[in-house]
Amino acid sequence: MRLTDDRARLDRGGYGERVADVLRERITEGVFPPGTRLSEDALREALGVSRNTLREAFRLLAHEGLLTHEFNRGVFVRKLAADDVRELYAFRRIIEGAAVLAAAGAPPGALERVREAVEGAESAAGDGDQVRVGTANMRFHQAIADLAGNRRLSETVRRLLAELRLVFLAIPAAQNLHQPYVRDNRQIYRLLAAGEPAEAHRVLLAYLDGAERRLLDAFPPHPAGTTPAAGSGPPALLVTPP
Amino acid sequence: MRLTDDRARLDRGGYGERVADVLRERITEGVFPPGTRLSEDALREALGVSRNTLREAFRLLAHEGLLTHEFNRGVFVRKLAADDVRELYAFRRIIEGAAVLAAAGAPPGALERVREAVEGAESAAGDGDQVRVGTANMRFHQAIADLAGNRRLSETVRRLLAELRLVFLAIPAAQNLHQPYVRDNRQIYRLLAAGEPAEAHRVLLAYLDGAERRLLDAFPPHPAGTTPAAGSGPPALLVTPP
DNA sequence: AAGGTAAAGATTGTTCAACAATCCTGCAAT
DNA sequence: ATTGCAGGATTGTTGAACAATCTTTACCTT
Repeated sequence: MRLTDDRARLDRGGYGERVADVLRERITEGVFPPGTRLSEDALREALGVSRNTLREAFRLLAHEGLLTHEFNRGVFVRKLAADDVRELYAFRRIIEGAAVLAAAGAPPGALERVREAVEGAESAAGDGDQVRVGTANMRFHQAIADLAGNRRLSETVRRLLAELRLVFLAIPAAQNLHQPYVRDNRQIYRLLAAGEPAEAHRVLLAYLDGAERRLLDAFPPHPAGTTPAAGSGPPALLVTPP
Repeated sequence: MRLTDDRARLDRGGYGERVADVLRERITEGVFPPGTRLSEDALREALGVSRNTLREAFRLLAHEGLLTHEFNRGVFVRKLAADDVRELYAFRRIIEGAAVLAAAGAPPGALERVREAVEGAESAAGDGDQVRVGTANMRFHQAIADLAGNRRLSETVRRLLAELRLVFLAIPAAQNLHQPYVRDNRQIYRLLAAGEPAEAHRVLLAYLDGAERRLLDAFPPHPAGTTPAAGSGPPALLVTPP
């Protein structure tokens, strides 16, 4: 077995990261919707950890892009704008596309994990479980990225997908968005297994284009009164239209 | 003026990140060679900050990949292996290559920053200042990445280049490695300015291939037993005699 | 003398408490 | 309606304390 993986999982030190894991899960579950402020005191008591440990977890998640840290104001669940969606998909096209083209030299077992993700999505779709379809879809794309056999590339995609979950959370009824793509996933896998990475690349890019477009169409309208994320959008400081 | 940028600069919070900035600079300067253990107590006294704040900085740098955190043992300046070099360059080929191909839609001023980096490298080479050549070369590649107009892509490259500095630190007389590439930089810029991104892409990939090969050739042999660079540098800087 | 073992010391992991700095809220005054 | 100003609430940072773990030293056994 690959002991290095297990060791990496064990090594990663104590409470701080574990607290970050819990918070990450809760955020991607939608318990803390984008824009929510995460109170130190409330979370400290709820999780039963010290303030220092909690702040360590905050820093980690802020560095991952799931939280924004505003000085003397606290941390907030990040709120992404339409522009972020475009950026995320542009980056995904580059990275996932390259990973697919490099599938010929993929590490052993990597392609099987793609297949497993496809089958998981199909099974979930058969059960009508949209949430599971979504997570399986995420796993599919992570597996696609892993085909490159490049840890840094995989880690980057992991972060991009985590951010993308924030987008889904901001869109009501975003679960249905994953459903139509199960067939695309299957086709991409089939082409990869058949040794036709160029074709798989074409289908993947078409998939990403379509997914981005639908996501942008379903994007919530302008958040007039609220703060549109720190530093991303135009300031729109104090102007509150009646 | 673009107030959002200034605000982002002001926002970035207090001591923790500033301490991380200082440490990052010292590490990339070579004050702390790869493999060095960074003692909490010594650094706390040297920097005049609290242990908690220092640990926050450690976490940030560990997340950036400059430090490795071993539980109950402390943090160490990361030591990269030949495999990391291959991975870094494979990733750079993907990302920087895509950025060059997307140069047609680059944000205003981005191409000029490429030119500035080229001129900076040429000027430094004329003065025979190898260190400045190295930093200008880094700035060149960051500017290349910025052509894509994608903040996440730029941030990823920033991290890759920071890791790459660790490699240079581990190689004695690595400064000379940058020198031959000043001409390549100029040529890439010229092709970009002439509106021939495909040609620029070709030259960039050839550059990355050559740089990787030379770096691997100059790579130190197997670190068989212990850390060989532990006693070479001056790690005793922390002990401030009264 | 070689090797293992246990106590001692040093370093990190985590928590707690305190105070300073800053932000938010409500109310009074213009 | 806007400004100014207390008051309270929250975050920023520090310092100390104790537990957990690693490292070293000294000792004992063979």
